[in-house]
Amino acid sequence: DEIRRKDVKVGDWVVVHKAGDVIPEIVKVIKERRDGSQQEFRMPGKCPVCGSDVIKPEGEVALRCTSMACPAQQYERIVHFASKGAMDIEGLGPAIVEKFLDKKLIKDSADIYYLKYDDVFSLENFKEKSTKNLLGAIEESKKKPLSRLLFAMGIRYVGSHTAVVLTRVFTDLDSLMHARYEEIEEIKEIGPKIAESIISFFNH
DNA sequence: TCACTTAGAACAGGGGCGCT
DNA sequence: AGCGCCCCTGTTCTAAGTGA
Repeated sequence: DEIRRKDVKVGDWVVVHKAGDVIPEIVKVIKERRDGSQQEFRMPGKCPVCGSDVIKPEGEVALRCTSMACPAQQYERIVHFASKGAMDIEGLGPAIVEKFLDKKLIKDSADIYYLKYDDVFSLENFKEKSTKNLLGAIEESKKKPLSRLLFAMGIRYVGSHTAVVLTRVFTDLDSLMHARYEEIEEIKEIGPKIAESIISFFNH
């Protein structure tokens, strides 16, 4: 919608300014520099990574890949899981997650906790020091409160705040997993959308 | 000691959306 | 309607670790 609003086409020259000191923002298109080769941008009809159908829920803007097995989603789920604010596993960033996936040493976030010394050591550029550091960080992450785990799981609409709200009522993961829709929805700050999202997450 | 890789922090802003 | 949460965006700069 933003692209349409600003009428940006692929191949355009644009004016960019830094919003603040860092984030680039397109201010406007320099239409005088168009030579006719510019193409209209179209959102993809299929997931560019796994080829599955994409859906755009009525009234929403974002397109979403429908495949639960989409490799790009699996990768991002793990990266999010380990990230600061979630389980905060220091040393397990995007590049390392990718290496583990490539070597098939993990396939989901839970597998992180089954990694052996030799698994980590086998990665390129990993020796005693880095291996111990990473395994230590994984061990440390087990001490995180339930709300962090809940946030880390990547349930739609459940960010860090909502995760804390949920753990005020559900003090262990099991009780939330088996909760009925009504029990979740009646919590203050939780509405039908969030409740529905949680229910369907655990039914998968 | 140097070159290289990677993680992570800091940063501003806004669209999108749910809740009250 | 207004508020607050969610989430994404890209560029530096610095720190830590490996390998040579």
